[in-house]
Parts: sequence; structure tokens; C-alpha cells
Amino acid sequence: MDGRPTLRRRKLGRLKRRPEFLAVAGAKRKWAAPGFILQARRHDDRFHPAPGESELRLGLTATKKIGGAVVRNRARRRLRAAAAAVLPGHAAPGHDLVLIARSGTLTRGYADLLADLATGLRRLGLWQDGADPP
RNA sequence: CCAGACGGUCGGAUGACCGCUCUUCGGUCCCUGAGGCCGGAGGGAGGAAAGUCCGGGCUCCACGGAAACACGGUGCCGGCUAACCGCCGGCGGGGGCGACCCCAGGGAAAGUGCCACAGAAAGCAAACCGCCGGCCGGUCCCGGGUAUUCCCUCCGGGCCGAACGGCAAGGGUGAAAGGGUGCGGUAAGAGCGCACCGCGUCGCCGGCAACGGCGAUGGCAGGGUAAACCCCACCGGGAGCAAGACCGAAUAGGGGUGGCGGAGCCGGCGAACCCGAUCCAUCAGGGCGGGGGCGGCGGCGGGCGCGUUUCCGCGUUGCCGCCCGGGUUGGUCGCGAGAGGCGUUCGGUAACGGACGUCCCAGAGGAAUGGUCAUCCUUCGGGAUUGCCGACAGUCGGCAGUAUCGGAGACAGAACCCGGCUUACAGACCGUCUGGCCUC
RNA sequence: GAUCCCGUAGCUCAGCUGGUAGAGCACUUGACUUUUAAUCAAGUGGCCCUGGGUUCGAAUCCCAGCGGGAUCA
Repeated sequence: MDGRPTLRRRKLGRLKRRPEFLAVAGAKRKWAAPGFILQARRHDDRFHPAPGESELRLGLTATKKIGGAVVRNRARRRLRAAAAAVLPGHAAPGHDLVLIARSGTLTRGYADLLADLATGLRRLGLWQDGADPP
């Protein structure tokens, strides 16, 4: 126990407000994969985590275009699981990330989804080596 | 065995690893709080959670009331239910060989409207073609009388025409034409008469009733449309958990400007300003009286709002345009023990109700209830080895089918809760019944 | 979550007291003009969102569904 369990587990923060999503989309840093679209934005004075919140925050978007509530929920869950597996060990802190689901989110294999996510982080210059979480 | 009708149940299973959220227990940290973290135990989507089409609970508003009107809804009868446009049973009509299914199914002699085109006529009884009758006329034809013959004239018949009268069978139009079919009847016809069917009225019987059965009688009167207005009976105050309450924050929810209108009456208070007398004072100024009337207060009245009207009650009261600024994004409650689920039993044809026992069964908030893998199950496609059949025999074709490979597993995600309706849905299973075929 | 509105020609809309659906723009053809534009004349174009019902007859009335849009703290 190091006394800072929050950082030890590197829990992901979440984006909740519409202006935060718009700010990330407005940063113009994005990369499209068959299963999702990845957007990223470095923190600044206008949008940054609250004190005590994680240094890495994630937002998920699934529009009505890809299907009904069942399809949107499944897509969001797969993206959340993939992000929980990859981001805490490899994504550079100090950023907000947004994953947008698309129609391929449900048909893409899970291993491919993880690989796509790593590739996306490298393309946007956010990759850092680190131990994979247990 | 095949085809079908109705009702009901389920709607992938198991395991491993990694996660989310709620409840609870224990530990730990401090910034002591409804806190963070760690660990244990337990719970965690549906029959439709959907569409938001009805009905309620709950909350706020109008809650002072009432009556009438208006508006909306429902509509065979009886029952069930907290209630309903729901459900159950029955009746009537329609469909099916049948099990069974479908139907907004009150009133058209309370009144109004509409029924295009066509047709003579669309609602009130009338008559276009037509059928019939006698009379009159035409003198076209035939027969007869008179006469030798013809003309003329007379009688009868046919034909044609006009008006009159009788009829509604037939033709034709239409979705629909004032009962239908048949026989008699007649100048021709007609409920004119008769039989059957339909319809109306009356009586009796059965039924709580809708309605049904039987008999008598009338002699056809009363076309359709009320998912046209309407009439009758019954029901309904409005809005909705983004309801609403608390906490936190804030001086407050406003401010500036332009235009229009000059914003009722009365009473009292009354700033700026003006006037007067001249009191105090060196001046500034203060005091007194009058005018003035910003802005408040009270009363009456008016306008507007509470669906309309009446009596009454409450609230509000310059209007409009443009510009600026603030707030609303926060937290907690509401928020799950309920018209609750399951089982047994009793009453009831049933919907449903009673009693007893037992259980506690989701509470998220960019929105949890999952992600990945493996095995099994179901199903689809390919398919060796193998079996059967046929041709033929070194082989080929068909059917069945194992190992095995690949794919798919529907419709769909709680958002305050409940009862229904409607819509979507791969497949599996159970029960009852109907029609047909085969065997005993 | 709740409330409300609308689906008609290629586009924008009428028609909604039931009786075979119209306007403007667009398109095609012709005239005028050296040609184009403009103008004039004529013409084409519709399962009236879908399904069922009432009615002799439905874009219109009733019921159910599908699609689109707006508003509410």
C-alpha cells in the first residue's frame, strides 16, 4: 500500500458534459479504425480534470446511426472493456480521449480491437511503454 | 400419420479470468462527512422493459362553491375490476365441412343535412318508353249492307294520331326505385286474393336482461347514411416525476434605451420645483402658508386571467420594439413492501374473489446489470471413412449418416410505479379440440 | 421522460363541410430571337406515407402502424 491507491490502479476518469466532448472534437486530433474513431485533446486551462480526478479521462459516444439502444449499449461496453485493457498502461496522461462507436464495433474481433487501439495511440503520439495491467 | 384451431410455458446452459453498480459486514485513512480505499457476503432487465394508445396510484395547481351550457370520451345484455376504449360469460349478425374466428353492434315514426354522374323520378310519391280502355278524328286497308259497277253514305274490324282515364307487370339508369317468389285474378294490372319467406303490431311462454320460441293479426305503412350534425344514457377539473420538496449560491430577478398612450375617481401622506409673506440668519440655508404633483397607501370602479354565463371569490394591472446582464448545467430526497410474486385450498361456467402459508425480488444517471475465452445444446451449409439401392462390375449416380470444419442463436435495454391494449419476435415444449387417411 | 404537429407532382404548398386532385417553380416541345436568357402557348408528371374499417363511393371520416419535426428543467 503506497497510500495513493487511486493512482496505483490508474483508474480512468470519465467525460460527462457536452462542452467537454465538443472541446475534444474541436482539437482535430483523431484517427479512424474499422471498429471506432479515436479523438484526443491535451488538457489546458479551460478543460482539465478536477482535483483528485484521474489524469486520463475517457468519453464514449454511440450515435443513433449505428442502431437501437441494444446495439449502442453493446458497442459502448466493448469499447469500454478494450479501453480498460489498453489505456491505463500505455496512454500518456494529461489528455482527454473520446471513442466514437461505428457499425464495425460489433463485428470486429476483440484482439483486433485492442491492436487498433494501440495503433491509434501511436498515430496520435500518445503511446508510452509500460507494464500491462494484471 | 398429415393438415388445422385454441390456450399456456420458456425464450440458450455451464465454467474460468478481468470489470461495473447497489445493499450489508469488517478493516484502514484522514479533510471527521450523507467521505475515500481494501476485503468478505448477497442482489442486479423484459414478455414485450418498446409504441406512449387508454385507465389508475402519486405530486402540484385551480382546491371558496354550485347550477346550467359547452367540450371530449364510451355505446347489444349481464358480470369482474381501484379504474378503463380492458377482461369473462351470453345474445344478434357474418365467415368456415368443422374445431373456431371476426364485428364502434343504442336511436333513422324528435328534427336537420347529404345521396355526385346516370335516370322520368333519390324521398313525396310520381310516370319517360310502355300496357289497357272507351270516345273523337284521319279515311290508309279489309269485309258486309245499299247498288249493274264506281263514287258517296251506313255498320264492323285493322292501322295511325290527339287529348282523357286506368296500371306499375315489363324495358332502361343507378350502390339504392315504395316487400320477394309462385299461383290465381284482370281490359291491362296491382297484397286485389292465396301459399311460403321477410316486415310491423299484439298476446302468451322461457330468460335478471340483450333476446329467443309459439300463436294471432295487419296487408306493406317506415330507402340508406349517426366512424354527417344530432338525440338518449353514462363518465370526465387541469397538468404532469423535466410533477414536487429540501440544501447550497445570490441584493434581486432584473437593468438600459426608443416609440405610443397620457395611465379612471375619491381620501389622506407627500420629494424636486415655483410663488407669497416676511420669521431666524452676515451668506449658504432653515421654518411657515399656497401651488405643484414623482412615488407609495387605502377605498370604489374598470380592464385582463381562472373554459363560457350568472351571483360570488381570488390574482394582476401601462403597452410594444430593440439592446445588455444574470440565473437555469449542481447535490439530496421523491425512489420502491406493492391493487406484489409463488404455492395450497374454497366459492364461481369463467374473468375474478376469499382464506392460509411462504418469499423480499434491479435502482442507473454521457446512464450500471458486462467484456473475453472454452465446452455443451439447437439449427444451417460443406463433408472423408461407412451402410443401403440401381446401372454396371478398375467405376458412376441417389439416399441416409458419423468423425470433423465454418457460420448463426430472434425481437429487443428498466429511467416514478401499477392494470390493460397495440406492435415486433428465431426457435423449443406442454395441454385441449377439429377434419382426413391407415392399422387393429 | 412528457406534450404537440406534419407526411399530397422532382421541390414548396393548397385541397380536409366525402363524389375521379390543383397552383407556383422545375422538365419537355413549339413560337419569338443570329444564338442564349427572358416572355408567350401547349404538354408530361400522383398506388394523396402504409394497412384495416365505415360508406354505393375515402386524399378527406374512424382505428392501428411507419417516418420526420418542434417544445418543456
